[in-house]
This record gives sequence, structure tokens and C-alpha cells, in this order.
Amino acid sequence: MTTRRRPGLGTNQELARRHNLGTVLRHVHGAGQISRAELTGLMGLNRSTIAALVNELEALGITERVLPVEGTPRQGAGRPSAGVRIAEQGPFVIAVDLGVDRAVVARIGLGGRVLQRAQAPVRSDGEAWQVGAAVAGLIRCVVEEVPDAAQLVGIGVSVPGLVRNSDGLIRLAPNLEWHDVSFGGIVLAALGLDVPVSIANDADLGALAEHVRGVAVGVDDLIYVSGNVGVGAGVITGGVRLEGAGGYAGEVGHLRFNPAGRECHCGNRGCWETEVGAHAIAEAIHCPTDKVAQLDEVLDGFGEPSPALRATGTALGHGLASIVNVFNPRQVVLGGYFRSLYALVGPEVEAGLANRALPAPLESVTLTLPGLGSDSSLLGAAEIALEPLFVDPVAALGTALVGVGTRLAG
Amino acid sequence: MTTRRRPGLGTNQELARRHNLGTVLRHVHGAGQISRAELTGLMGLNRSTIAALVNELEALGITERVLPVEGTPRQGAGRPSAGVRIAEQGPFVIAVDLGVDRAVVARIGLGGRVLQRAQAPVRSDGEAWQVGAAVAGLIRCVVEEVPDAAQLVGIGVSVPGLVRNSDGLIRLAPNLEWHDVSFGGIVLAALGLDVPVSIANDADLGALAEHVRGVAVGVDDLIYVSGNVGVGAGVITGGVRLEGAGGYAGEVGHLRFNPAGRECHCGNRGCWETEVGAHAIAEAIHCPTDKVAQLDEVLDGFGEPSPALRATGTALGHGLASIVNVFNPRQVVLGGYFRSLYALVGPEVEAGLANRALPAPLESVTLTLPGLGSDSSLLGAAEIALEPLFVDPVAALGTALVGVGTRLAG
DNA sequence: GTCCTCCGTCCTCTCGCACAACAAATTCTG
DNA sequence: CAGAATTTGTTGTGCGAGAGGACGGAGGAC
Repeated sequence: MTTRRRPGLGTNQELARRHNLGTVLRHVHGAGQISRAELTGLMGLNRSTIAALVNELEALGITERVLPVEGTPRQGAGRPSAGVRIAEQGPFVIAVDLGVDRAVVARIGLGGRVLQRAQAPVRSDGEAWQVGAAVAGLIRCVVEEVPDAAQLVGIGVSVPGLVRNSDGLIRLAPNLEWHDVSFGGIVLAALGLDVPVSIANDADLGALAEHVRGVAVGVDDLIYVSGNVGVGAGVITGGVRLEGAGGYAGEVGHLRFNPAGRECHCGNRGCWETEVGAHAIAEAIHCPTDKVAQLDEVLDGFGEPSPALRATGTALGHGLASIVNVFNPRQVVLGGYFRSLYALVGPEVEAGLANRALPAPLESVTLTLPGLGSDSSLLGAAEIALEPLFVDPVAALGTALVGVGTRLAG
Repeated sequence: MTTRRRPGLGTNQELARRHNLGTVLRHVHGAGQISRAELTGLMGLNRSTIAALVNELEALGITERVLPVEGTPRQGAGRPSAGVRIAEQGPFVIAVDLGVDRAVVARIGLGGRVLQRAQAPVRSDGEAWQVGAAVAGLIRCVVEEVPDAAQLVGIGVSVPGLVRNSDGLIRLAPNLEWHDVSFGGIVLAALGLDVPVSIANDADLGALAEHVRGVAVGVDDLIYVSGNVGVGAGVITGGVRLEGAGGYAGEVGHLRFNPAGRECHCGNRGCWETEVGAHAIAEAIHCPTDKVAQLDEVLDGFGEPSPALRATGTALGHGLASIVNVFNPRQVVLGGYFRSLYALVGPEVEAGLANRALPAPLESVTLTLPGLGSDSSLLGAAEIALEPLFVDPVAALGTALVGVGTRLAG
């Protein structure tokens, strides 16, 4: 992903340098390992400039040099290029994925490698501070083996709900029954730390992760539609996250679908969510209410799809058609329990989409499953926490925390 | 508006310079006239740097110096700052607004001033080459008084239809009954010229114009919903046009609205357009079919709204709710005949929106009328034609044409 | 009328990137 | 197998762009 600068500003020399340094790091982060020669080609800068930038990253302890021999097998003539990769004790973030029934916490290094992970069930009627304490405990678990030199850049949190982008306040998380919760503050207080916390919607983060390291690498216009009790979407357009004025963009679950339909918890009637939401599907397949949170597993254990389930697939396709018409994505990624649903009634979904979408946007769109499985949102949470590093590596390391392992152990 | 660079690239010194020069010009263009001191503050660059940039623009003949006396009345102490404004014989573009029943062509200077304009009726069953010839004739009209030194930067065209952004091909214009028309080539051939032609959807351009010089100046997340026989929307998010993979984003007219509703020309049933499109409204107010293209005027002559019209207003509000949920804009601008409709049944529209939108996105959104009246799309066409000038003024002037007046007169 | 504030201009300095030359490492070719 | 060809890393130099300070000018505040 790319970030956008505030428009109208001039480009300073210092700014250009920061941008170049961050962009080099972004490439290393995205590719895992990359040669200087490739960086030269990708960024359009001179060899010597790339060398200077890489050297600076090395001096900062972020990356390390790889001998040419270790790299990929040679192609073509010429001296092999030295590789750049994330340092062994490089910076890391903590990613938190708050699900409807469990919380997953992982320590994720720059470069996207999951270094440690832990998870625990979360009661859906839990108070925010209880969940925060549980998450803090999981965080303590995953920082046990942190090397002394490694720095914590920040914490990223994925939440199934509406998150205000200006301050990360969770305005509404229906499944957790939260209203206006400042979850970042709660977790930091429980940890006794002060690091940057970034919070965003789970579908938005799913889209981000699939764009950076999933099935949509190189695709600049994609939508991640997530079935997660509620239905939401994360949108990336032109390679940038679509946030909207407050950060609430992508609430496709409450698109009007059938005004004669069922009542929705939002107060309206016939929202798309009332047809393809978890409760609707559970009803269609006679799944007990207490297993709605594990709907994906229930669906995975399904054999031949029932007519009701086929109808749900068609409804999913019809709703996707509206989304495709409105956003004109190149790729639609079906996350959450839509993965399992698509495996069962894929043809119905495709047909529903093809029947209702306009020809022009339809011809360039493809429907796919996530490349990161159920970790999309978790990895997306890591991405937003890492983001400051790509905007200004030096500044981000300045606010980063060293020795987190010992600090949290005490 | 701002443009986005291809991500992943490095920032060159030359690139930074071009960007700064273009940004200065963008500010002058946006403000009409601006002082060097203001530029210094806005762009965050040094006085001497701004001076160098302004001098370069003057040397290029794009801007001219304004004595401090002529400027705005002084505020505060200190030496007054010299102003910068677009030169009298500065660059200009030709903007074309293809409507459903008429074509408007204007010569528009950098800075957004309409210098000359002309219009002619267009038969809705006209072949593309006929319309192209008519437009070429109008263009000849508006370049009659062009000063010799002034340069034509390009031609911008607003089309009520789906336009492919990669090459400007008009994929589909329902009201003109066009399929896959290369209108840019047709007009250039009729003129015997070779200048850059930019083509885009009318609602997209309406949004752009309202963002740059209309009611949404300073608003970075807005939607321009245009009623223009068909219903479409232009979206600006984060200050950037939302285009989608092919450029077709914003087709809100075919959002599913009422699956039990009327058949739509797109082949589906109950699209939003079948409830708030021109034909639906015409039917509701018993307006004859041949006056549908002038629906805005018909509505303007209306007194007390009928119940059917009130219901249409509610349907408009309900559809806007879906749009607000999905895009989370700060402002929704109602263009085309929705202007007239809103004047009649504004309360119904507002109520429909408030009843169906989610609280979070609803609280920050406002419904407004266009600040540019019916010229939104025309001025937006001028903006996309001017865009290259803000990306790289020197290069854009390099491809610009001098002496267009005499060349087209002969 | 004097002081203060702010602005434009000029000059110098610094910094970042490009470029060229050379050395090194590898493949290709005869 | 040896030399040519190719590509890359390294180093030093040059250029260009923005920053910063000194100076003078233009107006407001007292």
C-alpha cells in the first residue's frame, strides 16, 4: 500500500530523502529479500543513491546485508547483486485481531514474519476492560522471546466494528456490544506502556493485508468482503485504503437489498446482511444459535449444499454486483465465512454476480479467496502498525521501544 | 484535487522540482490570486524557494506579477506581499459538456475563468461523428478571440456514460446510444488538430469541479450524485478521484433498490434508477416523454409537490443512505435534476437519508446543492484538461499549441 | 517621526542525487 | 579454459535545489 501526503505541500529535500528511505524499506518489507539492483530498477534512482539509502538502513539496524551467493540463482551475465533483508533483530510490531469469540495476538517482524502468536477465547458479552486485560496478557506472552536489541514500533488492532480514524475510537462493535470504546488506551494502561496504537476495521485490514502480501499483490483496486457475523468490506482503490471522512467507509452490510425482507439490527428492513449475514445463513442451514460464531467451521463440515444455501449464494452474488458496480474493483476477495460459503456454492455466487453487474465493470473483475486464510486481518493489523516506519524510518524508530521483553516480564 | 504518483518510486531532485512548480501553479489556479507569502505558508517552503518557483512560472508566461497595492486590503503590520495570478494571455483549455440534448463548449483559462462559450442542441439519436462535427464547430466558435500568445493545453470532455480511463474510450452512453466510441479521435479529426484529449464521466467531473471551485472546496471526501436521465455519482475520497480499475466507479444508478420493482434498461429489476431516474420521475408527475431531457426545468416550474413526488424524494434519501454507508462522505452534492427535486422535496430526502443511514457516517455528512449550478461538469472537464499542467508545467506547455485561433479560422 | 513587522532579493551553504570512472564478480563465447 | 562481455558495488566529483542569513524596502503601530 501507499500513503498519501497532505496535498498542496511542497517537497523538501529532507522530505524527499525520508520518502526514499521509507520506500526502500517498503520494498524490502514487501519482498522479504531484494537485491540492490532490483531496488534500483523499481525506484528509478541511481545505483549510488540506492547504496547510500541501503547503508543508512543498515546503520539503523533495520536491514542487513546478504551475500550474493545466498540469493536467488543467477540469471544472465554480470556481477551478482548483494541482497537486502530485514535484520534478525529488526523492529517488530504487535498485532491484535479481535474476533467475535476469540482474540489472536502475534508478534510480527518487519517483513511480515509471524514470530510468536497466542490466542484466547473472548466472551462476547465481555466488558472492554476485561477484553483489554486478556489482550494485555496475550501480549505479555508473545514478547517473552524478544531479543534485547529488537524494537517495538507499535501495536495494531483489528476490530469487527466501526472505528473512527481520527483517534481510533471504536464507535460501535455490534458483536462485542461496545459503544465508544477507547480500546488503545485500555490496552496501554493494562500494559503500562506508551507506544503508538493503530486501530482499524477488520475488513479494511483484511483488504490491506491481501494487497500487501496476499492474493491481491500488485492489484491496486480490490475489495475484501468479510463475513464475520456482520458483513463488511475493506476497499483499496488506486493502491490506497478507502477510509471516508470518518473512517467508516465500506459498510456494505447495510446496503438496501430487499425492502420487503427481514428486520435488521440497524433498524432498517432488508439490509444485505439480513440475507447473507451469519444469522441468516445459520437459519438457512438450521445451525444452532450458539455456533454462529464458528459458522465457517460449520460450513466447512457441510456436504451437498441445500437449496436454501444455494439461494444464499445467489444473494451473495447479487450484493456483490452492487458493490462491483459502485467500486469497479479488479478483484473481490471473499473473507471470513464467505470463504467456506464460496467453496460450497461458488457457481451460484459467480452467476449471481454475472447476472446483475454491469458489463463494463464485470469484465475486469475476478472473485477469489484470501491468500492469507483467516490471518488477513491479523496481518493487516501488523501493516498499519508498521506504516509509520515506511513514512519516516528514522522518526518511527525514535519513538520505538527497546527491551520490551524484560520490561513486560517484570 | 491531487494526483497520485505511481507508488514505489523514488523521489528525484528533478521530480521534486516539477512537483513544487506544479503545486505552486495549482494554488494559483485554485485561489485565482495569491500572495507569495501565502504560498510560503501553504507549501512549507522557504521564501527564496517560492520566489524562484514563481519567477520560473513568470518566465514561462503562465503567471504574472501583481503589485501589492492591487491585492487584498492589508491585514497586520509588515511589508505587503506581491501577488501572483494567471497571466492575461495564459494557457487555456477547451471544455466540452455533452448533455443528453445539448452540447456546451467553453474556452476556459487556467484559473477557471470561462472566457468564451457556445452551445448547440444535439439530437439524442445522432451518430457519434455527427456530434463530433457539431462539437468541432462549437470549438471553432470559442477560439475566435484567442490571443496569439495564449496556448491550448488540451481538451476535456464530459460524457454521460461509462468512460474507460486507460484510453478515454466511451464504453457506453445510454442516452446517446453509443457503444465503444472513441470520441476524442473523432473531434480531433474534425478539427485537424493534435492536442491531448481527456474524457471522463459527467458525475465524476461534477465532483471534481465542486471540489476544486464549488461548494466542496476543502472537503476531501465528497460525492456528487447526478440526476441526468440516468443516475450516476462521482466520488472524491481523500482528495483524490475514485476511479476504480477501469474508470467505471460510481455507478450508483444500478444499486439494487427494490427487487420487486420495475425493469431497468440494464436488464435487472428494481435498480435505484428505476425509482429516482428521470423516466420514473416524469411518470410520477405526468410529464410527457419528450420533455424528460429537460426534467430540471419542468420540476423548477412546479408548485406544491404531489404525494408521488414526495415518495420519490424519500426514495432518493433511502438510496443516498446506502451511498453514505458505503462511502462515508463528508458532503453529498445533488446535481442535475436532483437540484430541482431537492428544492421541492428537500425534507423528504433528508428524512429518508436520516432514517436509513448508519449513525456514525450520518453524523458527519451534509447534503448540499452544487455551487456551480449546471456548469459543474463543464468546469470539471476543464480541470482534467488542465491537470497535466499541475503535474509538470514545463512538459505540459511543451505539448501545448500556440496560435489556435488563426489555425482553426483558416 | 520612530520602531516594529513582514517581505523580496541576494548570496552562501548544505544536502541529495546523478554521473563517470574503476574495480569486482559472474556469464558468455570461441 | 581464457578472454570478452555484462552487470554491479564503490568512490569521487559535479550539479541542482532548497535552507538560511544579511540586507534593504514597504507599510503599520505607537
